[in-house]
Parts: sequence; structure tokens; C-alpha cells
Amino acid sequence: MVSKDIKSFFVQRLNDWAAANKRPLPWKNEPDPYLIWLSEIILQQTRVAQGMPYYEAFKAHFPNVQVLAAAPEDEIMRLWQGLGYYSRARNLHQTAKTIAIQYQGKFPDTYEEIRALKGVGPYTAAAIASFAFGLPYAVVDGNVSRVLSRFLGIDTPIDSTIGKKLFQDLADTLLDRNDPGKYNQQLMDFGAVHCTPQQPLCPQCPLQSECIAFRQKKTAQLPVKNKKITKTKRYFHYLVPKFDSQTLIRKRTQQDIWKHLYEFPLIETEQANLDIHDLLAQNHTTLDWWKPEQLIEIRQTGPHKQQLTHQTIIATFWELELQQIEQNQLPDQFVCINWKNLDKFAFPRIIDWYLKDNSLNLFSQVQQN
DNA sequence: AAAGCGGGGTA
DNA sequence: TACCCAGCTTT
Repeated sequence: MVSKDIKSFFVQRLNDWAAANKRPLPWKNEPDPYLIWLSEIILQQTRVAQGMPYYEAFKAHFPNVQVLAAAPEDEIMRLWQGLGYYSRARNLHQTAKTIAIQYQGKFPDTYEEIRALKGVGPYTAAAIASFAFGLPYAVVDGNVSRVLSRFLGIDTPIDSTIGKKLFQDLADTLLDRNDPGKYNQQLMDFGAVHCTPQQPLCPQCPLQSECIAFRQKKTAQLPVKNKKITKTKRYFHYLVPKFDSQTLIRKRTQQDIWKHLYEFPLIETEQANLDIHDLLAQNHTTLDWWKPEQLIEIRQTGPHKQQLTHQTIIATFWELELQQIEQNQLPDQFVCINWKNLDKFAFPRIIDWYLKDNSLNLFSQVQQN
């Protein structure tokens, strides 16, 4: 499928390109497998620029795997707040414990052992194996599959089962076994800054003369993906209770977005508009802490929209100033906390938005104390 | 094999 | 808007 000449052309031109296009990143040339692993988990489906500050924060808070393993889960989740795909944070914690206990703090150094870690798939295992231990495993991420599909002119969908196997095989074939880690880095850099999804820099491309997509004018059509997204709208009504400096939050534990993040008591509706008093009159278990006679005042904030990949969230915040919160009636997963302790818990972006910009009127007197 | 999971940048 | 990002896990 790939001739020896094509491979040496590819490897040589890529190496020349990388020499002229440095892309300094904090985790490059990092010898510590723990920090390499940390950076790779953070960067899964995440742009470098977005993950960078999180990497620095995690590195500062948890300088080694033992510290991370010993940290409370809520602290890790809070530090992960805003980065998305929150199961990564839980898997990070679980794997830290695995390494600290089962591996006595020494990061496993074979591909199979690394691949077996929670949250580590084929890409991440190859990345750690090659970067940290110089092992000959080719990474295949979005960048690599795009470069290969174009250079070799392959229109097999990269997200199909057959396509994943094909591109992994091709990547393994093209891998420069003299320095797998360096080669892997170069190829991802090339995809990220040169062979970009839109408007790739073909006119000045060192691979142009052998690039099938360029020759056939198909760069804009490659790579092919067959996954299409369907978006659903959801209407969230958050009830924000206030009693003195106390409020009520709960941890999301159902199989849904934002699992293991916290939120205010939530009622989800099918329609955008509703009468708040009708909603409060419902005999909903989420409202067991609420008694109509204890209501002092209601204020509304929002609705505010948040666009996720598969869902549009339209959230309205209803601030309920109360004479009392029925703490002995709290449903499962609910906790009554002081307002000033909210920063100990991880919240979805939309609640963070509300807390930062729109809740001052509710607890301003508390914050001034 | 397909679905589900975030948030943000870019055209 | 739609697409994509140093993907993985669950169903």
C-alpha cells in the first residue's frame, strides 16, 4: 500500500518541515511519564490552547501521581471545571490510584499495561509509549488521520471501524522507528498547523508533489466522516434557594450530561415557557425541601442558552428567597451549603456563568459580610 | 456498530 | 451554523 520510497519521502519531508516549524509546548521533551499522561488526557478532543492552562494548574496542584491519587474527587472535578468531557477527570483519578497502589507509583512502561489504564485508548497509549519510553507505536488522532487520508487519497470514513483499522495500519507503516516519539509529535504538529481541516497550506506544502488529494484536487473532500450529529433542545429550570447564607445543591449522578458535577435543584420541561408557580405546585421529589408558606420572594434570571455538541440547553434560574429550608426532607444527593463554599464544587459552564455574572443580587449582602 | 459525552475556536 | 479539536467508554 505504501512503498519504501513514499515512506522515506514522507518521513524526510516531515522532518524538514518540523525543523523549520517549531511548536514549543509545555509537555514536549517532558521525561516524566506522569506529566505526559496528564497532558494527553487533558488534550483528548481538546484544543491545545484550551487545555494549556488546565495542564499548568493540574501540574501545580498535583506534581506527582501520589498527590493526585490522594486528592478528594471534588477537588479534581473542580479543577477540571469548564474543560468538558468530565468522565476524563474521574478516570484520571482512578488511574492515579491504580498507578500509586498497584504499580507502587512507577508508571507502567509497556503498551499493553498503559492501554489497560482507565481513560487510555489506542491513541493515548501510543502517545505515552512513544513519548515517555521511545516505543514504536504510531499515534492516530484527528490530525494524523486527516494528513494520511489526504496524502494517500483515501476516502474510507475515518470514524468507521474499518477506517480506524486502516489508518492505524498505515500510520504504523509510516512510523519512523528511529525516533517514534519525535516522529509522532512532528506528524501531529504538521496536521495541526499546516494540513488543517479548512484551507490547508497546500501551496507551500513539502508533501505536495506526492499528495494524492492535492493531485486530484480533493483536499477539501478529505477526510471523510460518516458521523452526523442530531441536536436536541432541553429546557432547564434551576431553583436557587436562599435561606440566610445557605443554599442547596445536588450532584448529578444519572446517565446524562454533566455527570458528577453539581447543580441547583432542577426541573426539566418540554417547553420553553412556564408559570413558575405552577412548577412549584408540582409534587416533585426534587422539591421536597420546599414549602409554599416559607417563600419570601422569587426573582428570575435568564433564560440563558448554552450550545453543546449534541444539545442546546436553555436554562432559567429562579431565585427563591425562603424563611427556611427543610433540611430533614432533602432528597438523595442534595447538600445544604453556605453560599461562600460554592467554589469548592464543580459546576457546568452555564451555572458558572450564572454564579459569576447574575447572582450578585441574591447573595450580595452575604458576600459583603 | 452506534451512541453519548463539553466547551470553545473558526469560517 | 457546521465542523472540529493530541478520543474513550458504554450500550
